[in-house]
Amino acid sequence: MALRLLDEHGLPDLTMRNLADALGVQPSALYWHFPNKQALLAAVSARILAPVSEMSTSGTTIHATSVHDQVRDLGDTLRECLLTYRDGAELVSSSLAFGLIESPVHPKLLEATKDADISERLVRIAAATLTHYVVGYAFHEQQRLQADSLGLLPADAELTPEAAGETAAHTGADDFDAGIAMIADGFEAAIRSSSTVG
Amino acid sequence: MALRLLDEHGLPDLTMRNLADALGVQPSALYWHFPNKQALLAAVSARILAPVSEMSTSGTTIHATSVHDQVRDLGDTLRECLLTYRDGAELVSSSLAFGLIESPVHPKLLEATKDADISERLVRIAAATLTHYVVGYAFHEQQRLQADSLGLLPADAELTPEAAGETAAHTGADDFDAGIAMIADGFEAAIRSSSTVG
DNA sequence: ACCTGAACACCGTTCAAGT
DNA sequence: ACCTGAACACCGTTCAAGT
Repeated sequence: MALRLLDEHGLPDLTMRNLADALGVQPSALYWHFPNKQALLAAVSARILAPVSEMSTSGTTIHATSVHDQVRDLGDTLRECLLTYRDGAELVSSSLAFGLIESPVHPKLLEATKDADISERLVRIAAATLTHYVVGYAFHEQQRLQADSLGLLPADAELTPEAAGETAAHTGADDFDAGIAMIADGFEAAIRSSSTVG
Repeated sequence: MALRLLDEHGLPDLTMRNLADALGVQPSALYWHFPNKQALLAAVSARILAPVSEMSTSGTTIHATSVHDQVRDLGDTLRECLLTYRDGAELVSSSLAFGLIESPVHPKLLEATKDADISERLVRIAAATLTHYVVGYAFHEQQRLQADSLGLLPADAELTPEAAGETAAHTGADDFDAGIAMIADGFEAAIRSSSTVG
């Protein structure tokens, strides 16, 4: 029900009182099921991220996909999850930051790279970099999308007034992919230099 | 005054009412100076990020530092700013996401790379990647630091119970640097492949 | 085990009115 | 130009009491 309220009315309207109303119950009733609002929001965040946790880990298949592709798949799926529900990126961002949930990217990247000889530390760092990038990007992106859909012009567009030809629609998903590719390349470079040294 | 309240009592206590009290004024008085609370918080965020905007751009000096070092300097300085004030990372994260301020990393990285022959698109993507990574990392980090200082054990530590020897203090600033290095390497790889093609 | 009723201690924001 | 006073419409959370 919280997930439904979130998507229909947004995070600011996802209050304990509104949720209780939608469930036909008193607000205090929610506190038998959750210790506080943050815990409830963390549970909602986990649901939003479930598709990432349930991704098929292609690490053990016959034709092993490249590390680059694994990283890209993880990043794309994570971004999709965050954009599926209104304010999803904002909600997950804060749940992650407050340590109320773990990023599913880390265990997934461990699985996907367990055949290769890569230090766990490197995987942990790549997972953190990827998670922070995707969540931050999607948060910002979702905000712009929602501002657009309300007819407001995004504040970002006004800052380069002379670049009128490239304002709209081009600064979108391509940039996201390029950022993912940069992280994947950096990961591979780190793998190379560590296996060279070790 | 808002900056002082933030650092002394944290973001949840930085309310219009508390700020008005600290200024010896009625809450409604603040609405003559700022249209709403978000605008006020955006102004505070800009102050927190000021040291990044005021960094000396070493791009025009005689001995040009490497792109790798430029990225590292920017990332380190940004992280320092965010950790300087209590809840600084959280505040800046939301101001950035809502488009109420711009990341100072983008213009700085443009300055620093303007002598080299690097496409503006690549610089924009590297700046976005770096910003999202550093802000997300610092947000999470600051939360853990503050939980620690309150005597609470961070939730993250309990998830790998067998890894008792590596729990504390090692998963810290080194990992941050390694993430920055990964982004810098990915940036350089992208520069190489674009100048090869172009 | 699960929920109600009522209260406590707050919020951001508006707006007529003052000086 | 800058602020007060008072109100409006909300919040999250607690806790005795019910069934």
